[in-house]
This record gives sequence, C-alpha cells and structure tokens, in this order.
Amino acid sequence: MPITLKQLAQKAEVHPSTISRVANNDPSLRIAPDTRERIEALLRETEYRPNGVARGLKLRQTFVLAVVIPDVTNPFFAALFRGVEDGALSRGYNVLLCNTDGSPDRQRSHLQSLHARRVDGIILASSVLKDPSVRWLRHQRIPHVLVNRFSDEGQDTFVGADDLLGARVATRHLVELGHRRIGHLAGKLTVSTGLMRRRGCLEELEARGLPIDPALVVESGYTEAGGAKAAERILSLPDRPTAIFAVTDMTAIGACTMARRLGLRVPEDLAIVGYNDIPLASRLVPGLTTVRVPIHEFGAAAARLLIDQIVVGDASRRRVIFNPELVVRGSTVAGADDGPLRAQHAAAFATE
Amino acid sequence: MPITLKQLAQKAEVHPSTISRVANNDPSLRIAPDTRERIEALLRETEYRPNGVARGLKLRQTFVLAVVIPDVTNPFFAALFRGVEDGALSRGYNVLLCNTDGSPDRQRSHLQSLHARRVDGIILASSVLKDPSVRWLRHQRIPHVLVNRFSDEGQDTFVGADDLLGARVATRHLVELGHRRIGHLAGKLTVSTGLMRRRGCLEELEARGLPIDPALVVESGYTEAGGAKAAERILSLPDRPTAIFAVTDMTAIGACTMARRLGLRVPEDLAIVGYNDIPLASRLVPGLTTVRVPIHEFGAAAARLLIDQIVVGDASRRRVIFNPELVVRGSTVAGADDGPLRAQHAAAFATE
DNA sequence: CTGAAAGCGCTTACAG
DNA sequence: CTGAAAGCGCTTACAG
Repeated sequence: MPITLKQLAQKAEVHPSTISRVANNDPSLRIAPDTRERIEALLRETEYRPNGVARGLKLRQTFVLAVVIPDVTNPFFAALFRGVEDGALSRGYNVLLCNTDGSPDRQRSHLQSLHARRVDGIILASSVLKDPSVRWLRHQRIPHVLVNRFSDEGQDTFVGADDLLGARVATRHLVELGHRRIGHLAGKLTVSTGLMRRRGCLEELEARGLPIDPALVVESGYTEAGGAKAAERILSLPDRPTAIFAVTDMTAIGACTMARRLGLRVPEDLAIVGYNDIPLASRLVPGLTTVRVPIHEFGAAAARLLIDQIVVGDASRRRVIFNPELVVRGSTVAGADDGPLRAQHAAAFATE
Repeated sequence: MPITLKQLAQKAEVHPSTISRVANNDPSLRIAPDTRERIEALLRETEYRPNGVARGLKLRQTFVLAVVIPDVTNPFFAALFRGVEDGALSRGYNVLLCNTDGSPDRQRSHLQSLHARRVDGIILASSVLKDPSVRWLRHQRIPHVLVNRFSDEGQDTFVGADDLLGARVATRHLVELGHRRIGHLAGKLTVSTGLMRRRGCLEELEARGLPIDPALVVESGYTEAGGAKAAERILSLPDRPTAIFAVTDMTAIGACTMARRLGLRVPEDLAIVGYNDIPLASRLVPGLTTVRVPIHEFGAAAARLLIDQIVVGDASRRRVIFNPELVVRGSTVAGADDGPLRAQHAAAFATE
C-alpha cells in the first residue's frame, strides 16, 4: 500500500494539511523554511504521490479522457488515438480507449460506463447522424468532441475535414482522367462521412454534366469486406463502371481485392480512389490514390478543444475543419507510383 | 451533476445506505417489498449509477487496467490492445492506453502516473531485459503482466510465444530453401525478442552445420526505418546474403523496401522472413513469409491472467507460451502467393 | 502563519 | 430487519 498523507504527517510531526500544501506547492502557505525542507525531503524519500482517486473525488476532476472509436486495428483510428494522447499527455491527462465495432449498443454502454467513472471528457469518432448517444452526452452536459463524423450539424464541438470538398476533388480527378461511368461505394447514409462524400460525389458529377446512374451508388459500410461486397455488385453490372470512388481507404482496398479477383487490372480496367490516406495506402501495389486528411492532427486538435472545454467550463461549440488534399498514385494513373510522389513517400518513411 | 445517494435518499425518504444496498443488490438486505419496489423505480427513473470515483476510493478498486506499449499505430500493438479490451470488458474493466515510443523515460513516467491513479493492474508490452520499471512494478506490488517481451526470466506473469522456436523454424525454412548465407536483423539485444530470436537463428544455423558470419547479424531496432538501414548495411557487403530473417514484420518490410531500392528482386535475389504475421504481411506484394503468433490471444490471455491476479490477490507468477507457426508467402517462395495459402487469406478477409 | 474540520460520494460493519 | 456512523485519502475555506 502506498503511503498516505496521514502517515506522512505522523512521521513529520505536522498536520496532514500542511503536507498536502507543501506537496501541492500552495503559494499561500507560510511555513518555517526548515520545516518545509524536512517535509520536502520526506516527500522525495518516500516518493509520495497523492492518491488520484481521493483527489478526483475531492476536486471533482479525474484527469482522464476517453476516446471512443469503432476499432483501433483500423489504422485510421490508431493514428487518431495517437493524436489524442499526444495532445492530452502534456496537460496531465491519461486516455481510456473504447472500441465499439460500430455497434450503437456497445457505444451506449461504453458511454454510460465512462460517465459513471467520471471521466472529464469524451472524444467520439464513432457517431452516426442524429445519434441518440450524442444527444445523451449533451443532455448530461458531459464535455465531448466529435471527430471525423458529426451527429447533428453544428450542435457539438467538432473536428474533421471538409468531406463535401474532398469527395468533389476525388470525383473531379476521375472525371478529368476521362471516366464517364463512375461508381461510388457510399459507406452508410446514416453516417455523416457517407452522406457528405456521397453528396460531394454526385454534385461533382452533375456539375460536370455527367449522368448519374443510381445503380452505381451503393452502400458499402466501412470495412474491407463491405467494400469488396459492394464492389462486386457494381462490377457485375452489364455496363460496369470504369472507376470507383470509395468512402474510405479500407473500403477501397476491399474493392481492389475484388477487382483483382474478377480479373480486372487496376488502374487500366478500373481506377480506384479511396479516402483518408492511411499509411497502408502508399504501400499497396499499385499505390492507392486517395484524399489525404491530417489524421494525427484530428486527434491532437480534438484533445486540445476538449481540455479547453473542461478547464474553462466553456460549453460553446467550436468547429475545426481541415482541408482535404488529393494524393495521386498508381490506382488511378498507371506509373504514378514511380514518379516523384512515390519518391517523396519513400523519403517520408526513412525519417519516420 | 449526476444524482447522488443522498439526494435519492431524500426523495425516497429512506437512509442513503438503504439505497446503496438496493442498488448493489445486497443479499443480506431485508426490506419491505413495496419500499424496495419504490426504490427500484426511483433508481430506474433517475438512471442512477454510483459515482465510480467514490466507489473506487471506498473499495480500493478502480476497475481500470492499463496497457503500456511502444506505439499503437504499429498493427501488432493495435491487435494486442483489442485482445486486452475484449478480455477485460466482460469483467467490468475499462482500459487506459499508454504509448512509450520505446523511451524508458516515457515508460517510467507513465507507470508512475498509472500508479498514482490506482489502476488495478498493468499490462506491459514495452519492457526491456532487466527493466528497472518492471522491477519497480514488482517492488510496489502492482499487479502486472508482461506480454511478448519478458524482463527477468520467470519473475513476472508472462504471455508470449516461444521466440527461440519461432526463430529456429524461420531459419530452418531458409536453410531448406538452399540458402547458405543468411542475414539476421536482430532488433535490440536489450529486448528479449531480439535476444531470443537471434539465439534461435544462430542455433539453427549451427545445427545445420552452416558457418556463422558475424557481419551478417546486425541490430536493427524494431521500426521500418531501422530495418531498412540495417538491411542496407548487410546488403552492401561484398559477399551479401541471399536471405534475411528479420526480428519483426515491420523490420522485414523496411528490408524489402531497401532491397527493391538496391535493385534486388524478392525472393529471387533476396528471400525475406519476418515475424508476427501482422495483417499487413499478407497484403504486401509479394506476401511476406513470417512466423505467426496469436496476437489477439496474447492480449486476451494477459487480461485474464491480470484480472485473476487482482481478484484472487494471487501473486504467483504464471506463464502462457503459445506455439509460433511458419506462414510461407511470396517473399521466400516465388509463386507462393497464388497458391492455396493466399486463397485462405482472402477467405479470412471476406468473413472479417 | 498553521491546525482542525468539513466534505467529496460511496460501502459496510455495527447498533438498536 | 433498518438506520446511523465511520472511514476510504485527499483539499481548502475557515478559525485561532
């Protein structure tokens, strides 16, 4: 059992409150210099660290945050978590990690448990549109930040990228390569990324005067398996598309695998664009053309906003929106991987 | 502010302790059925959940575990974490995640902070041999489990695989393919995986009557960049090896990249074997031959052992050692990726 | 200037 | 059978 304030007080023959004040460097404390010295020596010698649980109870603050994501084995969320930890650690917070596997029930149960533990705030990257769990967070006045996906527009502090723009840029890239029949793996329409990227894709097609074939736009979910399945559907159409824009890189990877299985060459028979630029994207052969968003920064910014919210008690909703950026690789342009872009990636690697 | 026991007691016109007993289903509680009904209704209606911090202080148990790893963006550790969470959640524990980036200082500082928070136990996958931090955990009698890497043999509860055997199997595979000059990227000799896999590699070479050239065995660390650098060194030797066994998959991937940059074909000019079978390994082109260990199971087993330790108060050290298993892919055998093995992986994928 | 007391929100051994 | 009290280990407003 670690030593307590009371035990220390006995040893030093002073009152526990005095030890506490010395340990916390209370500036209002006047104390005989030699007494202070004696106490500080004792503190060092015993390596005293106040019991965080007792402290949390008294201060009504635990210095614990939580990150709720679908699945940390998805590289996107792993990078996001690192961003959060890097942003939180320097301010004295530790971070709990909860995986939901996309289940609303698991999400709700996690949130309730986190609330019971009195975490100081929650970063949620697994919300759906009009998410009851998010409304519950608001109702309970639990400090929270949504990342990447929003729930009810403008109602929560949010960190993400401009999904509409990103999808337009990706689609424009395909159009400019000459593609006329472009398929879209649309994630889920109940998720903001699915909704917005789909909207961006369709808007861009319309702006370019291309006809929209509803059969080419299918929900895919966000897993590799879901991407493969959805790709299979549109690639089996009599008049199959020559290009696919997928809602995420993982979905795109599923589509790549399926294309290969169907005997289609990428990019010659089928061009594919993903979204996020996870580390894996640049390693595939061919490399995956994608829309880059600053994943680590998402996490770090979310942590900062959340801690500000906690410290200031400021409930005003803030929004940080990053600009997405197209990264062209071999999955849309044959040979792109051998060009300067690939060299750039190799360099980035070596200094990692 | 969430409702407290005292407030509930006022509403129900009973003593707080009675509410507590009802909420906790205290079997020794005799109470008028209608009173109980009234209290239970109130509990449901207010969605009362006891304050976990106060509970933790009283019970001296927080129901929080911590996982300490080098870096969650490394897929190995992401999978490990999922195993821990899956093993812990069902027993009512949440899990803190701490990344050390391989820095002993960060590790120590994390452990101290976790101790101050009174986490119930710690799972450590970032230890080095004779790790002072691990000795500190023992000295403080903090329940802990080491995973994948041990510190002082047999002194801590440990979950891992037989690294000596795995390395022998990997090396044997290369020898049986006819390789006579085999290089080894040895991680770090201060880490048990580096030490044991190196030993296994050398033992196998000796058993096969192959000469050991010290110039072909180099420390590489555990990052991709480290693997590339180390590979560059041994591939620049006048009499370069025809095969490399790398301490981990990430290290092996660095070696692959370097081989390609030096104009060597894999596997024709250089065969490469990794270790762990992270999901990435089967996706590379060519696929990476590797030694598979049950990563998710590492985490789940560690969580179980840790919770048993906590619940029973049992300090006896236990060891769970899994058997590693060779997985042959295209990085050692040309064409292996098109065979039944690859099909198997594709299937595993689709059902993911 | 320092000590003593109250109180954060629970749980449970102990009285009545 | 239920209520009242003690106590987990801190912090800090308040007395002296």
